[in-house]
Amino acid sequence: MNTLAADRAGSRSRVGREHAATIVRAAEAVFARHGFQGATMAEIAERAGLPKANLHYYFRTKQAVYRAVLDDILATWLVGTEALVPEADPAQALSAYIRHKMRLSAERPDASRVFANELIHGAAQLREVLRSDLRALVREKAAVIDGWIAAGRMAPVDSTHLFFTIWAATQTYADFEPQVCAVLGVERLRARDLDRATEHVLNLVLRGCGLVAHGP
Amino acid sequence: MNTLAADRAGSRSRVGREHAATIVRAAEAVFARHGFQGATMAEIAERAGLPKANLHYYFRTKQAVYRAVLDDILATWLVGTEALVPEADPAQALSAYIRHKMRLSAERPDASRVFANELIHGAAQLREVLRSDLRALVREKAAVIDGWIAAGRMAPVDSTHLFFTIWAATQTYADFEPQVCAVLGVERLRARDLDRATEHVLNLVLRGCGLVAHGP
DNA sequence: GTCTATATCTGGATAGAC
DNA sequence: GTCTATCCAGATATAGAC
Repeated sequence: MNTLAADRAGSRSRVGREHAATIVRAAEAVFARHGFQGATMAEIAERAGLPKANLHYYFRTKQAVYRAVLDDILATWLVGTEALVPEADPAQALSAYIRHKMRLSAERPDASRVFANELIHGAAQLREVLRSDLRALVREKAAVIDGWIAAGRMAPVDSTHLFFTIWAATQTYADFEPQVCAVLGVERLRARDLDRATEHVLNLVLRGCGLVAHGP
Repeated sequence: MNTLAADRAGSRSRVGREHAATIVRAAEAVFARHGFQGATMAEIAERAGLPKANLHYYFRTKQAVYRAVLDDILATWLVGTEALVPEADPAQALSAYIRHKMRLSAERPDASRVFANELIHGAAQLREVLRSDLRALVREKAAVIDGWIAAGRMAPVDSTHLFFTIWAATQTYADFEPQVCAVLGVERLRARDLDRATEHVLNLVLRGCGLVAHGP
């Protein structure tokens, strides 16, 4: 994990690693709520149940905490495409991937928000890893989809842009939750709302890829 | 417009209104780049070509500048659904709406980013207007789509969630541009990239709604 | 209406006792 | 390793001359 967060957090005793992990979890919530500049070390410390100066023992700067949070999120974000292999059934593979992404939005909305926030403001910290790791991943998996299209197993769609659409359609339920809630007229998204959202995205994307019964 | 920004900016001489507008334009760019807390009055002033104290003459606080920016964006965001009327052709109407949204992402990316940033961090300023105006708008237009579905003119999709997907799929090219660029391997999105994006979103959504030739 | 100079405050970071 | 007290930079906001 620690390509970015090369702080004290790495080489540490058991309790030390636990404290560092506690700080990162607390920081994720605070960065999600307020952004990088809006987040304060005091609030992170309070949420972590540690005195403020203690944070500066584990992470020298606020930047270092932020990088550790992004690092932790990236490790989660760059997995989940295992189903997308040439020999798989396109409908099943894409369904599995979409469900996986929706589950992430449901279970780690703060992670999604921190990631989104970083992208919106220029991705200064992530630019390089996106250009290397994410680009390589998408190229590989887009090739799989192109293979399915060439074999006539699904409709012709732009395989690379399909990833952008799937990411956007699923993460919108985490990133822009207040908008979704406002339109749906609910206080917060519940499991049933997210189930309905999952069914919708699956239906639209699979049909969009020519992978479900034709309509109307 | 000015339900939120009831500052000096409203009741003003010609040059006064022009200065206020200049400040709002500059502020949009700065808030888009740095978020609310990260934006500084000094940078907004510099970009507007005005001394810092002048900003405080037109807008008493940074909050007031921010609200004026959001206000301006909302006026743009809540229009564009005119094509979605019962008597229209579903494919043409949805195409027009998607193209409109893609054009906004291309032409006002900073507006999209400020809006997205506000949503990500809880929509404290926008909550009420989303619950009233946006909700009403979507209810009305979702009913139009439901009518088309009931008439067998398009495939059964969740009309409300369809809006979430269209917003997400189009705005991702503004909000998350660094991610798109990284994956595509380009420095920044050009007209041809956005044309391709538009074709992709149109193709996927229209096919997803059962509105284009069946495939594969 | 415009702008310089400045008051005031917040918050990241550290010194140094324990 | 932990924590209190404190330093100091940076940013909002204002006072007051022009």
